[in-house]
Amino acid sequence: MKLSTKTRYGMRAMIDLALLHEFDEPTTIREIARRNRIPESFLEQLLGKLRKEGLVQSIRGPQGGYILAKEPEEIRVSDIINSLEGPIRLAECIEVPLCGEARNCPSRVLWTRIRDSIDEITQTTTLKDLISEYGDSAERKGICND
Amino acid sequence: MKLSTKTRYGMRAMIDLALLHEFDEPTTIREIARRNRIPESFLEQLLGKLRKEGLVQSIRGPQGGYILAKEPEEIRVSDIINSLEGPIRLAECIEVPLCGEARNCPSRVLWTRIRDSIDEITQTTTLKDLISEYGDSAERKGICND
DNA sequence: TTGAATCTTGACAAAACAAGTCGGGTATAG
DNA sequence: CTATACCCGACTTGTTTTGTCAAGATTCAA
Repeated sequence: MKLSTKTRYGMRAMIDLALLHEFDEPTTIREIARRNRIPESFLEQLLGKLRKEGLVQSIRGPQGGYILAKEPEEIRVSDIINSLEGPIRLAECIEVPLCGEARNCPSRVLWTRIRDSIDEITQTTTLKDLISEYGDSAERKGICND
Repeated sequence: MKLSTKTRYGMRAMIDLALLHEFDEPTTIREIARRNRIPESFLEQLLGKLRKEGLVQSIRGPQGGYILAKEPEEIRVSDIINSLEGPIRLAECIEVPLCGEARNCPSRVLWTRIRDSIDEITQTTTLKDLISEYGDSAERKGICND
C-alpha cells in the first residue's frame, strides 16, 4: 500500500504554493517544478486537476502562473488527495456493498476501520497545519522526495 | 490508495482458516480457493508466503492441506499484510530519510502520521478479534469480495 | 498589432506493476 | 507404487502509473 507519485507531487506543489501564499503573486509551473523536482509536463496535469476542483487558481499570459484559490486553512489534505486520485477505496465492498446479508464480513469491518482512520487524519489536517508545524521556511534546505 | 488483491485474498484465506481452526484438521488449497472465490494457483503463492513467515503450516501428501501455525489470537493483521506485500511504505522518505536537515518536511510529517495510525490498527487487531466480532458462523452467507 | 509568456488539452508512449497461469518438481499416506 | 497434495519459479497478460509532446488559447506589454 503506497501513495502514488501523483499524490506526493501534488502535495509538494500545494505546500509550495501555501508557503508563497503571503506574497500574493503567481508562480509558474516551471518554478514549482524546479523547486520540487517534478517533471514540468507532469505537474501541468496535476495542477489542471487541482484547478478544476477549485483548489488553485490559474492566471494566463506573461506574469501569470498559479496561486492558491483559498486560504491555506481552508484547504484540507483530503481535498487535495480527492482531486488527484479520487476518494480512497481500499476495497470495493466498503463503498458498494455486494455482501448481501454478510453485513459484518470480517475483513470488511477491518478495511472500514482503516479507511475511517485515514479519513479522520486527512479531513482534519489543512495546508495551514502542515506549514505551521513546519516552522519558518529558512530551515527549508534538505532534499526530500515526498 | 487501494489494497492489492493479494492482501484481500490473503486475509480472506486466513479468516477461513481461523474459522476452521477449532476442528484441527487441514484444509486443502482447493477448498479454501472454492469457498473464497480465489484462483487456485494464485492462492498457492499467497499461502507459500504465509508459510514462510510462520503464519500457517502445511501438511503434504494425501489428507494434507493447511492449518494455522498459531492460535488466532496470536496472529495480527499486520503479520498477514507484512507477509504478503511487505511493510507499508506510503513514501520512501519515511523509511529511508534522504531529507538531510529538512527533518520536518511538511508532507513527511503527514505521511508518518497516517502510517502510524494504520499500524496502530493492524498491529492491535488479531484474527481472533475479527472472527469474534463476526459472530457465529451461521450468519455467513453473503458474497463479498474483500 | 504583434510576439512572447504562460496556461490548456488531449493524445500518445514507455515503464512498472498486479494478477493470473503453467509445468514440472517433492513429500507422503495407503 | 500411485494418487493426492503441497512447492517453486518462470512466464504471460492486462492495467495503471508515469511521463512526453504538440497544437491551441489567453493575456501582457511594447
